Amino acid sequence: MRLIFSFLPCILRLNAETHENIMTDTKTLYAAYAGTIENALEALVAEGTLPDGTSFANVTLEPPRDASHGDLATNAAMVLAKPAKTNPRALAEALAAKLEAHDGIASADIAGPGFINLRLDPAAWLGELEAINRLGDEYGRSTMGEGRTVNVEYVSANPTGPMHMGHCRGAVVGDALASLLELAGHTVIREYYINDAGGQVDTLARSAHLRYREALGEDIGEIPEGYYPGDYLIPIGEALAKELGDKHQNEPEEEWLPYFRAEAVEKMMDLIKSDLALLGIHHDVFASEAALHAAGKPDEAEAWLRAHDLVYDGVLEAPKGKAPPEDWEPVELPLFRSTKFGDDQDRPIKKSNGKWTYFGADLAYHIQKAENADELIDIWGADHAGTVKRIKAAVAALSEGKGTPTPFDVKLVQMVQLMRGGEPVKMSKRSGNFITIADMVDEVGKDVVRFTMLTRKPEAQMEFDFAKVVEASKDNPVWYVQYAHARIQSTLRKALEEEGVSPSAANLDQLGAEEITLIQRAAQFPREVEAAAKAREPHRIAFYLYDLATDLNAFYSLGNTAVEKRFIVKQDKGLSGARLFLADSIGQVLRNGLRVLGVEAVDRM
RNA sequence: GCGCCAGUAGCUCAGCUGGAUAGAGUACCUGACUACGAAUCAGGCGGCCGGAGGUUCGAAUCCUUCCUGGCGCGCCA
Repeated sequence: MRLIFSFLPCILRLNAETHENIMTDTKTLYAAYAGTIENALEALVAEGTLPDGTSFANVTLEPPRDASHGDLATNAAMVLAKPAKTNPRALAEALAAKLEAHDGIASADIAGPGFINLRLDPAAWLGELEAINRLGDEYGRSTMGEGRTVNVEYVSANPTGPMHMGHCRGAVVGDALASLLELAGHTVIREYYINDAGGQVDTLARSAHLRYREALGEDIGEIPEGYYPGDYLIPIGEALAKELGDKHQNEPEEEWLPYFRAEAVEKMMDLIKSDLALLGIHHDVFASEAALHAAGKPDEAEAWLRAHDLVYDGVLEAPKGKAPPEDWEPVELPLFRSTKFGDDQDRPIKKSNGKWTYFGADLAYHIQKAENADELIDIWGADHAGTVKRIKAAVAALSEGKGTPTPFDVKLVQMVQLMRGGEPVKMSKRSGNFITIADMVDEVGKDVVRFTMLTRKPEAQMEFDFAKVVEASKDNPVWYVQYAHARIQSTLRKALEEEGVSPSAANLDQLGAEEITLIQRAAQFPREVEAAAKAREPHRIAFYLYDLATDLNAFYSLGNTAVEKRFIVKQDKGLSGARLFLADSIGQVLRNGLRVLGVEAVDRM
């Protein structure tokens, strides 16, 4: 069987006879009805209404745009009319007739160009409410990923200083994406690539040595040009002085450089890890570029590429457009044929001094990652957009050459403009004077930083205004979602303490249309998880949670003018128990969503 | 000159990978608290989805081409 519904590739094995088990099953409601539709379509195939082998890949099951249209809508008739050589409405009638015969389906109406709108028996939605309660933290988990291992590489900041604002968005997006893919049934490796082999780490080592001499009492004066000036190196120098005494103070550079480099990188990584921990981020693997070189991986890759005529020795043309640099000289270098894959220029994998370029090492690194993963995802800053084509080309060529090609996706995150009350915050990395992640978390808190970074799609630029993100209002999504959760918890506490009532599924049949509207939103969570995971867009979960919070608050407010619509109805413990069961379940979904984002669901605020 | 990303309500942004009458927040106007948390809720106003062609039952979404803004364009990382 090929598939099927694009958002639920692997849960659709139900057959019609098991329908009555749907509500007691672990399958969530959308998955169950997607299965029902698929069965109906297969029946049409068996009857000859649809040709054998018809693909259902474009068939969707969604909530209708307008609630008055019903509970669920499918486009099946429109998508399949062409292969069936009929018109959408005729096919819709055949399909609707089959669907209407099912127990849980109250009606199947044809609308517009051929949509089929389904209305479900209320019991179906109440069953979903019980599913949320029963599955708890697991509600929303999907088997979509089929256990495939995905390596998500994110942050990978150079180990030359603390994490600053520029790293923040990629860090949060990468981490949330990793969690999202886990929830969607993948095995995820969170990986960080340490660029500990280039010229920058030599600069770091020299800067650390300078601070070391300073710690030994030397007057180093102003930090000279070409050194990292930041204060964060002072404690590193002090630690090295304490550890080593003065034995490296007056040695020539080649004596101390390798050791200082290794020490400084290690200490910088400790710093970076503690910064990441402030954001709740922990990687599984820290891969060293130096170790990659030591293992000869780039040489292996080069040999393979040369053998397949994908690397040759050639001369690059001077850059076009802007005036070429004055010191431009044509030099013969080993070049990767990235033009064969749509790049505008072939790219050198080695420098004229014989060392590997970043790209030369990076392609070998990706092959290393592919050894332990079925799919690769990189999260990069948009300033590296120009290098996407070459690395994708190289990975495609190399991974295909070594067997099956490894799917590889590069997600670019755009810059964040820091603001304070509408004014841009100036920062200059050169002066060593920049806003660090530690500063940000200290000022507004981890949850605010994380959630805010996820309230725009990553490939669009965004502003982060220190004043706005801590506002306590509906305009601030972090606050609003947490408020909804706190409100639920407060209600549950109050019900128990003052009325002695707890959530109970005993009287769910007392819940009406307004409650079911809320359940319908909650029931979309598993679907949102799969759609977001498929698109690799964790921000969708943030927007979904905001919508769910809106619905919760709307329902809650009904009780302001109508006491009988409150969660706690004083004279009616049965109804109260059912409503609290609903409240508890909405809280559960909010928690599950927030967990993907790495944001805490607070009980009070 | 080339590449990538963006352009949707006055402003900040969604839009479920091609579906029904394009949605939220904000701002502005109107209404709702002897509170299960009003830091909230309900309603109103507001659109040539940057422009122009095309693809098809159907386009904000896909293709072509312009316009505007951001990022990038030796062997840096």
